[in-house]
Amino acid sequence: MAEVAGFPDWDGDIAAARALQVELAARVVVRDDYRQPLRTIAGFDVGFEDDGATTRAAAVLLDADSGQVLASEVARIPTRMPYIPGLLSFRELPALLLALERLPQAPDLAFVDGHGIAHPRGLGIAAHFGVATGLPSIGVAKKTLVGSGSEPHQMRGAYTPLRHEGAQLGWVLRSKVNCNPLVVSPGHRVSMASSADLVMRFTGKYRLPEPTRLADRLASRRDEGRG
DNA sequence: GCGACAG
DNA sequence: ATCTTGTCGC
Repeated sequence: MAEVAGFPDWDGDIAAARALQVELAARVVVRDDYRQPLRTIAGFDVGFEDDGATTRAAAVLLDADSGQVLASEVARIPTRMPYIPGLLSFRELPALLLALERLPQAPDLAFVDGHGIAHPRGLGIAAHFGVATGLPSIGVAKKTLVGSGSEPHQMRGAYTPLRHEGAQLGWVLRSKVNCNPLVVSPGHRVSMASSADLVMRFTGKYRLPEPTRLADRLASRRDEGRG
């Protein structure tokens, strides 16, 4: 199987892709192992152009203390595989890795749009990103993929555990009042307990935490007016 | 067999 | 994800 940038080319073999996920998931570290205090953080997200023919990834590096944007990068590459629930990372990660490379420096912690370990085989895009880069990461998703949790209290910052098959995979977090909760899960080198706290620590007046919110704007098609 | 299914 | 303006509600 040929590959590009360390990634296997998509050959339609779903079973093989799932088997690879199981292997990679075994390398995920779910415990706090990142620089403290954090100096820099970064948000990552992906969008599509040309009716999906082009994948556009955005990376935004921020100062962890001031929240100031230190750098922003956008990377475009030809889309190589369709969206298949559960196999999202194989479709979006190549572009994200390119955007990361273009940042002047790697962040101490990465916030990735999508799930961390809250995935059927424990390897959502944030976890895959973490294992692939070795960087600490957290998954911030807008919807659930697997598992369920009770409705968190209406207060901002309230959260309830996301459970699946008897285990906790993440948190259902009310990042903002009157908004649907986010689904947060550890990606790599971040503990279950810290994942929700870290997301709230970098969430301001909007539903999404700043790193992901800014990356979302750059990756989204609506941003084509600026650069 | 049927429904669900990150982005 | 993406196609898309105004509009109802807190």
